[in-house]
Amino acid sequence: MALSKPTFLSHLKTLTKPPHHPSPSFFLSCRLLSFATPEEAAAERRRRKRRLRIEPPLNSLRHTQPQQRPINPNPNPNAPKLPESVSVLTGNRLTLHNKILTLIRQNDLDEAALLTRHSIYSNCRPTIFTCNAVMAALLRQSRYSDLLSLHRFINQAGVAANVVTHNLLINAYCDCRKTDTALEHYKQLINDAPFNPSPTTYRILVKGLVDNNKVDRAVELKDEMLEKGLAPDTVVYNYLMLGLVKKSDPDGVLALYEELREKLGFLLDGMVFGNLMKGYFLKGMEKEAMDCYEEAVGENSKVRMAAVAYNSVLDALSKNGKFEEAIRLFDRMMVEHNPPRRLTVNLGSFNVMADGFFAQGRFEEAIEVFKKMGEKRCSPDSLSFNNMIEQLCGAGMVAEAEGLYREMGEQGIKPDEFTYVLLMDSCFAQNRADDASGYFRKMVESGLRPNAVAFNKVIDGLIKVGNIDEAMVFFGQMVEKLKVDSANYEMMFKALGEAGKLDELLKLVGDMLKEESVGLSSELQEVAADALRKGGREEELMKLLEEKEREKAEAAAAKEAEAAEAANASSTVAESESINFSAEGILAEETIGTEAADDGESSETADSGEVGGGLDPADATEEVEGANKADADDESGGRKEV
DNA sequence: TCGCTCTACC
Repeated sequence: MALSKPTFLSHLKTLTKPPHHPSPSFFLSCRLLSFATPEEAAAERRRRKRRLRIEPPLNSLRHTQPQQRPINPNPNPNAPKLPESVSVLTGNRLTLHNKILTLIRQNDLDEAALLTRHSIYSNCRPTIFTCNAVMAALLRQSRYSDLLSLHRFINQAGVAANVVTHNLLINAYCDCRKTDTALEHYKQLINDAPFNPSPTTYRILVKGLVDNNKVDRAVELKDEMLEKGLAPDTVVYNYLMLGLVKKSDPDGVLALYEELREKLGFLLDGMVFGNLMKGYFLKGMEKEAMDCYEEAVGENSKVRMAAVAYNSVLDALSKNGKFEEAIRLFDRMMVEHNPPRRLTVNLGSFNVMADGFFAQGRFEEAIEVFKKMGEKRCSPDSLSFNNMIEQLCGAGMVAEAEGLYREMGEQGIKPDEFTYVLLMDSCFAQNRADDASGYFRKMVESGLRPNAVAFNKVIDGLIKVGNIDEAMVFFGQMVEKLKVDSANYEMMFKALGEAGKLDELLKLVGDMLKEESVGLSSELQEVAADALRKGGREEELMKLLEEKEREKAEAAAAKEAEAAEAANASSTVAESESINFSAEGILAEETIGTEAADDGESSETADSGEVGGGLDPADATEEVEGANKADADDESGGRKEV
């Protein structure tokens, strides 16, 4: 049973300082208890904001030792500026804020970002809240480089970042699997920012670390959070337990649960029960797992279970031989669901149940439960569709999967790289290579950006059915759009050799020598030579290489001549020396040059005393721009933004 | 009245 609102608030008031000086623990408690409905949560957020408006919120957000950073009477111009408080969100600036929010809602992020930038130097500066809203929207769409570039812009324009800004950046780094950069940013936040990290900072970082299989570091971070005097956070503990479940460390799961329980006493929030059950199931302690189940959802349970918490329990049941119980619980959730007061199912509930039915081989019921989403005003997102398509493809029901793909189009849900790669894989598996490459083309046409894994799949699949010509076309696109390595070339060399397409092979070697982005290593040269030898055309490779050498020498000579001329003209020895680099050096030189330029830029930013000098992530921009959330280990393709 | 980050599953 949820506490009624007045009781809840008055209870909190007795526990905390008067509302004029809301203590950190006040805010934390709110978070911990969470709310029965989004409306209730929104109402509380509004109340909180009104309170914050009476007084600058910054002091109240500083959880520890405020005396550590006294207000300096002679402020150093290089010191980071304090962010503005919500109270500035009035008048023109509020109008601008709302205008930009409208653009975001209309999904016109380019316009929103542009308006934000243009307003910076107008008489109506956007507030940090407006900038955060735009950056958050960019983050949601995985437009990381746009996010970083907007941040750099407002940073240089002197809009002081607040903790939410930092959380957004840390989140972006985590999403790009750059957890080290995220941790670096967190460290700089601790050292340099005029405020402390918030509980959300820890939630983002812990989730990012867990998602990237760095549970140990995540546990350390949780301890840091506690050391800073922040309240133990159920969400953080839940992420950690999830990570330990994935690592098959049930003892760790149970220990974390015990720790949380010890710190909080009674667990009002049922968030962790699913993972706790999984911990017991991992240990083979089914009875204990079901005792937890009873504790969480039993008749007299006082534990508050929202949709997410229920879903996690559903998952624990269905993955551990208790699917019939999961069905019973799901039915109950459907009955209890009573929006807007009580939300006990969401789209995830249907996804978990569909997965459960699939695991049982009950395909019709899986599809049926998926379609039931609409009944509760849940609509599947691309993740839900992908999940279904994956399951259907896995069960060999490719026609049904393709039906769902068409339905996505009808419902205006955009398929992503993952969708296309799934369909492509399945078509190849069914000897429908043309359809497979058709899906690949559709992916590119719809503006998605296949990653190396996706390219390799389509190329490999086409080679296997002997469609070398089309494979070459895609290989050409891949060279153009992505960094290819010698392994990619090796695959192509071998395929062309096996198909006897030696002209194409020689052309590829020629292109490769021209591009120079991937060196023709001796191993690679051997692969090419091997293939050509079978056709008795090895000499042609030698000729090609010799020709290249000659060209190189000619180019070097020409350069030297030019250099000599230049040297004569200006009579400086140094100049002629600096130009006397051979072609081989150019690539390395360029790399160093780029790095140097970046360094120069970021130190410039720090020197000019811009806000959050040391926190400027500009130096990491390149890295994240090149980062591909999906590149690392799945095939959903990346969104390298332009 | 509304207005910023995080809360299951590829």
